[in-house]
Amino acid sequence: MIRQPPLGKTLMPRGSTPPNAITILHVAAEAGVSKSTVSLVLKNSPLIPEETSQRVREAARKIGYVYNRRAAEMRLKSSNTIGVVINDLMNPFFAEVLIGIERKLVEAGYIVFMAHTNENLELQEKVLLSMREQNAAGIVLCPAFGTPNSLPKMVKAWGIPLTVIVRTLGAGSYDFAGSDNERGVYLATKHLIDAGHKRIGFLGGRAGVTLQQRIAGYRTALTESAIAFDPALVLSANPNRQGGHYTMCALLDIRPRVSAAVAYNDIVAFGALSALGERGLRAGKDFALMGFDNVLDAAHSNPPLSTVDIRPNELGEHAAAILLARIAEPNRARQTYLAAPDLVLRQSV
Amino acid sequence: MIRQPPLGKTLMPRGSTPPNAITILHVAAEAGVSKSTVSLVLKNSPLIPEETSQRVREAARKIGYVYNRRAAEMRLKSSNTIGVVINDLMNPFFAEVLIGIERKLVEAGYIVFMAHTNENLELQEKVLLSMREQNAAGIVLCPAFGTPNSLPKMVKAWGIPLTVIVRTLGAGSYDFAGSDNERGVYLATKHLIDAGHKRIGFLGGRAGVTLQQRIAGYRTALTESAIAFDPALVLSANPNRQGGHYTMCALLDIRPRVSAAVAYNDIVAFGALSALGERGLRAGKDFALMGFDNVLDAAHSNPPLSTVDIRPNELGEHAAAILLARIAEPNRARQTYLAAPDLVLRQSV
DNA sequence: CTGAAAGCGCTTACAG
DNA sequence: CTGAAAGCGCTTACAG
Repeated sequence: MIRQPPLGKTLMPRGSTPPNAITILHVAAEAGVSKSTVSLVLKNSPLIPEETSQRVREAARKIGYVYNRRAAEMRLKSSNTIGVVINDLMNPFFAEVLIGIERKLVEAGYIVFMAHTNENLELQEKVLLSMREQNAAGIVLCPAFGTPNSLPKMVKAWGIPLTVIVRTLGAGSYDFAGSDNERGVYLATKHLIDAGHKRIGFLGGRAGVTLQQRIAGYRTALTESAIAFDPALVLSANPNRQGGHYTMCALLDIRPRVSAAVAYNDIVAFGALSALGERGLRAGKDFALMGFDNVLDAAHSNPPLSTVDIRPNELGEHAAAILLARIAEPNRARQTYLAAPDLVLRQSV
Repeated sequence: MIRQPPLGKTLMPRGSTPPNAITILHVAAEAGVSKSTVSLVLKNSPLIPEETSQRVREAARKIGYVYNRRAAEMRLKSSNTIGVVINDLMNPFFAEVLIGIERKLVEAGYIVFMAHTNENLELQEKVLLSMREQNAAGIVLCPAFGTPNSLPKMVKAWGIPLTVIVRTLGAGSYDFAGSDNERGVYLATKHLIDAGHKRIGFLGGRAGVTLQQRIAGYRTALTESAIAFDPALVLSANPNRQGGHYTMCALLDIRPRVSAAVAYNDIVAFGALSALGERGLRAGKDFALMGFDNVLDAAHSNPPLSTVDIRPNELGEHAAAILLARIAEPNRARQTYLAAPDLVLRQSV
């Protein structure tokens, strides 16, 4: 996907702020020391006696000096920034993951470049390239649908630590944070079976490894309980609210009736809830529905959604921690975090 | 709130990537030209004949050259980055606004520093400072609750163009993108009144200008129809799903009964929908409910929510456009975008 | 403990 | 049309 080395004009620089004309040279003059001394003071070097340090800080304050981090980074060849690229911010799951990542990274002293690809591969390529040009210290990527499995290797070749999240990218050796999709859906399906349901649908989801894993969990639970897998009961659609609405409508029209379903994720389930409501049905009474993710909204949907909790926030934090560890120790072994799914039972079953 | 000039250690730089050892000097050597020529080629200068340009590009490609944007920016004293700081990403409204901002900015060739303050003033201060150190070409800020009205002036003093969004910050002269809160809620309330409702509640919202504006709209509509404003019917709570759930429960307990409500925003309305459901009530049949924002979810809630559409995405794009215009022309007149609210009627009334 | 010097990777006049 | 030189704001040996 990304072939050519990015030349200078990949992104055009614009907007020229004349930031602060005030440099350490001015501070040095004001304090009556050399600029190296100022530099040492700014990094709290023990070489500088307290008295001098005080004087320098005072001078800096007085003339309104602002540290120019980019100049420092350029000299040091270091970087304070990390890129986070997200495929679908419209889904609160990813928003919650992003929040976790960002919080952890800021806590660690980084600042994040955020880019939203909206599942667009070309855009993903563009932002990745631009993060490279910007000299990001690391990248966390939730790949857009269709991202080639060669991507992690490519980014590694760039010399930039990478953590991929949520969607795996083949069997290569890259750091990963996601959830145990198969087990999660297995648990959800099993719960429905244990509650006596025999005809259980699977709602929504777009072709890809994640969908495969989730459907595998669904099949396993079925098979284990000697319920035949019926492909007519798995309805795929884009993993969003419309998809959930649409597939639920279709599912309700199937005869013999199906009495329960597990949704690809929570927002698909929300769409399904909406479809149910339109037909005068209520989940938890007339139909049993399980979601996946446990986004914040799930606790207050109508009715509150039973779902598979993979703690989105925490997932984000783990992703950040993995990246940080990789940056600190580039040659460490491959790292993986798979959120262990927990059932959270509310009123939709 | 932000007093001291930020010194070097505000944020500690970490992670040192040894980016690309390959510079324009190497390209120059490979292509047999001087480094100035390479630089000119990279910026597509017409000074360089096509043949030379070809050769240089080929050399760059061959040896895997990567443009170092930060070095260029340092030399140019320009900046390619814009900071976006958001108070509450957990609310899909802000996520949608963010998406609009980011899309527009990336389109314009920028890359965005995103920070989530979670309504935390100290964090907001920290990230603003760090964006300053990073030399952001501009900032769009959705202020956390309690942000002092002096903030825009301060950022202006830094020499960084600022657009504040959604929540106003006093009467100062700063660029702003938001929505016409008063008129929006006025329309929503009026719609309820026209449908015959007399006792109409107001649900959720946290003290601040936005809440004041929205309640003003509510009062105006009431007064206009000669319905007495009853403070007992406005229930405030944090503007989230729990707040909506909680206030709706309280509202349902009021006697004489209230038959309709307008919510502070959509997620408050979602929480209210959930509370209604728990009591065996359905919005649109047993109760009339209006939201505010028209987030994506509103079309597929249970039941689909009637709300005030302020087009969150578009609002974000306008905010970005305003900032871009300010960067291009620092001395232009104050810019303001106020989304004109439209009623979108679905099934909750 | 402090100062002079070199250099991070670029761009931009200025000569030729 | 191309090359040598200076400089963006920092940091880091290296002398003193």
